[in-house]
Amino acid sequence: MTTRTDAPTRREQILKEAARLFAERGFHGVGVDEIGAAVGISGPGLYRHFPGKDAMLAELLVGISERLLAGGRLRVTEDATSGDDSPEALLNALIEGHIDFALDDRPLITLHDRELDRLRDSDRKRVRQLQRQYVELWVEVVRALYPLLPESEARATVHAVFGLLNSTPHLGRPGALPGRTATAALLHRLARGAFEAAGGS
Amino acid sequence: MTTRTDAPTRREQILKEAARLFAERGFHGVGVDEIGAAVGISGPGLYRHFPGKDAMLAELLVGISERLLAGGRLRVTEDATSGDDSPEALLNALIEGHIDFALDDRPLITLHDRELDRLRDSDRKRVRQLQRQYVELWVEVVRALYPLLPESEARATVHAVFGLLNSTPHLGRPGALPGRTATAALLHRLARGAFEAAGGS
DNA sequence: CCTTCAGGTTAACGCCCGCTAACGCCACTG
DNA sequence: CAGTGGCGTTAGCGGGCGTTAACCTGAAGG
Repeated sequence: MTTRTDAPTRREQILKEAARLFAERGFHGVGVDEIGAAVGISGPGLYRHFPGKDAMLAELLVGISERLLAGGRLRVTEDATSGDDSPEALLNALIEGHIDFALDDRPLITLHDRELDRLRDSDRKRVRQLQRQYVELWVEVVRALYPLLPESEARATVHAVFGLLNSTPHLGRPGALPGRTATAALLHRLARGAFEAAGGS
Repeated sequence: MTTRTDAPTRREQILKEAARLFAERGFHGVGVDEIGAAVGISGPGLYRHFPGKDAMLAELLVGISERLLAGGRLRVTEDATSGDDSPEALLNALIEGHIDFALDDRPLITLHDRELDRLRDSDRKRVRQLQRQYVELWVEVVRALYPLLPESEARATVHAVFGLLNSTPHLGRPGALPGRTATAALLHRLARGAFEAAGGS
């Protein structure tokens, strides 16, 4: 876990604010002037950091997908080298990692499957490929845990559980749930319950 | 169950194609000329049927929310007047109805929580109110079935299950699953599993 | 038959918005 | 103390798009 303490660079500020705005009002719904204003500079100043508005979206989406996949792979290797390398422990780790991501980066979760088609072909292909690998990683773990579950059903179940875990943006902001840890625990239980229902045929 | 056999009116054609296009490329991503072309007329001809592009989106979103809520209420009354009026049967009916909707109207499902903020304030308030009532309807049934489940957790669970059921647009088009009935059955099992995990504390 | 009107058409306007051009200001660096 | 390059600024262009205007047509109705 490499934590950063230094101040965020201007590029990172821009990406963060752009992610928030894109998630709130859609890619086409926010103008470059708004993004600039959100970081204290004005419109065209953004072009010192990015070749265009599309490039910001591309970097965001590719970045999300890469981080998700990298996180998943990390947990797989961690599990393999740990004392208890059961599929169940691994699935729990995957769920937990995905929940952390969903709770920490809600705007990115929203963007992830909402604005994919605004990308250039090459970028879109890359994102789709990363997403597919991430799904396959889950599918393998699920099938290891529930060997009787057909692959097609396992894949559909994984997609459905992603929909479940990614529902966090819809949980009303204020005090819908006690706290973050309680929300995370609930989501974890729900996801496990869904997998159980799929696999315990 | 009132089934229609007569030909769809022009307004309905427009709404259907607009829903598809909005879902594919986002509200701002499709032009009026495209919508017109999709129904065989050209751009401004749409203004004989709708006061503006926004009005199409508004009618779509309000229509979805109303149909969802009406369907849910119908099943509640059906359950109350049936011989077996158990909460469990009712929850199954709600799930089944929602799945039917999700499988039959994927574009609308996609729009439902994606383009809400493009609406005029009054329309958005109306949609939000309908959504809230629909959620509350589910929450009551869930709490009847799992009395120990706190209300806040029940509500969050309902939202999460909606995310699960609404994941159908992400299940790759061709032959990801055998057929519609198999998909519906799987989603049903997953949803029940999630509720079980939430309520069986 | 003339009228009317629903439902189209094309032309064009006006705005919004992404992007470029041209320029200004420091903070370094030799 | 030049010079240079990173990082902004404002002005303005150009294209896309929602919308309106003006006109057309064919079918219904008295």
